[in-house]
Amino acid sequence: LPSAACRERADCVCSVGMKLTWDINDPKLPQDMKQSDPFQEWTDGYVRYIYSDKNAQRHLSGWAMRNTNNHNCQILKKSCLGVVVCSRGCTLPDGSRLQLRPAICDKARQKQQKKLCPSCHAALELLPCRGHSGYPVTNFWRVDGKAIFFQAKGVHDHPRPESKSETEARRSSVKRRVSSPPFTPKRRLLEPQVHTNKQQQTLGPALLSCVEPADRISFMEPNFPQHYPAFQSPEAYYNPHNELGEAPPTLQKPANPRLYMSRPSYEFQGYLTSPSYPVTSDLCDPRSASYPLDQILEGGSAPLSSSSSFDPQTKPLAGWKELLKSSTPYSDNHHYYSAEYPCRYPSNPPGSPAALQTIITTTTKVSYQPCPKPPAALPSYQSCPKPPSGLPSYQPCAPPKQSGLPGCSSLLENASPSSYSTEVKVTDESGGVIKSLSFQPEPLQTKTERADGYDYRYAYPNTYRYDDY
DNA sequence: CTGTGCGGGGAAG
DNA sequence: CTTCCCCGCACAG
Repeated sequence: LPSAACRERADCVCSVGMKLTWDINDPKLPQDMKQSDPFQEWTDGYVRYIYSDKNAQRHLSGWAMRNTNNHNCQILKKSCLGVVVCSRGCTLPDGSRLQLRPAICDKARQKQQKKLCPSCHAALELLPCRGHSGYPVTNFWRVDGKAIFFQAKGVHDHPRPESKSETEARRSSVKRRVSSPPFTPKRRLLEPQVHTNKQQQTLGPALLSCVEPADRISFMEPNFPQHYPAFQSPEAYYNPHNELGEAPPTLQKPANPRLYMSRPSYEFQGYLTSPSYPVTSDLCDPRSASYPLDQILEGGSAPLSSSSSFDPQTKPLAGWKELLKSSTPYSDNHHYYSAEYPCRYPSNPPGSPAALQTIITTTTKVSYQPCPKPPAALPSYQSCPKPPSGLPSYQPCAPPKQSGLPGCSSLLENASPSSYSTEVKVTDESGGVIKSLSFQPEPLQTKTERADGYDYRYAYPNTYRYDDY
């Protein structure tokens, strides 16, 4: 079974998924999950979860993730599209910034990019994600039994786009308003796009990357944004588990300048588009401007109140707003591409230990069994073709697995329990975790590598503090 | 129309 | 060989 690599991952302490040592590519994944992680809409960093949630079945994510063919029918791979922003980085009327969700469909995205900023009419710009060694952050989904294994690789180096639910909400609310167009519909949005040069990437000294899984802190925020509607329970967004298991790395291959630049004065406010975030560490967390867009985009001008799909709590805090305004986030163009964007997520909360963590993570190496097209040397039940049924299932493909694990209630044992570190006390949903999050038990840990040569050492300086504001 | 997933296939290492 | 990406397809909402 999973061996060396597995053991090396044993020290993960956090989510249910993390406490078990597995990699999405393992021939056999932990079975008989007694518990699963609450669904994470905004995963970030090198994390793993085991879900049993509906949202997970749909492979949802707050980030705009598109399907990527990895020629592996067992593992669904998705890569991040980044975020669409105003090329001028203008400020919306409410002080937030435009952070649109890139359309997943290629065609739709192209269309989308031809539109202009609803606020300043500048061109829109797609900020690609390069959080994983210069490539987009990737998410992997694999269904095994009842459990849905999720693994993410890379740290988003861009602000969050609108969540899917926000986007949908906006769309529908726009539709509802079509009949009564308040004022100047911006049909000019359809004018040809002026291309901006997105290539300017400032290179600089490769420094630490204070990349931090956003979720790690996001669960602390009192007023989580208005993503709920589409989902069942808000709690699901409060990640009780530590995602540090596989820490966001300082990549060795400086493929992504944005990630490596040091930036003393990170103006996180620039990304904090939703003024509704009180003073929590989440300030560091780029957010999407939801209701503002609702009003601005698509020619809408409905009063905030009409925006039924949004959470009332989202009203801006006056003072906070001012703060944001006063901070001239992007002075110019393309800030996203410059050195200012390295440490998007400010880091560990004060007191955070993880001063320096060297952790190994696997890359997107999905050298799992490619789906044998023809019924290769596999038993009959191993046909790759997915079941006609709705939800995706990567089941029976490569490794002959116990095909009839009905309730997935039997196998942790089969899977050589010894190889899994079970020691982690899984902090419970709400409270306890916070602590385990902010204070990673292992201040300095060094994992050793995987034999595959894909190990990356990641420095984890907790240099960044955001108490300056 | 858009999101989603599949799978072919090319480019690059 | 692997991993990345693009593309078109089919299907669903």
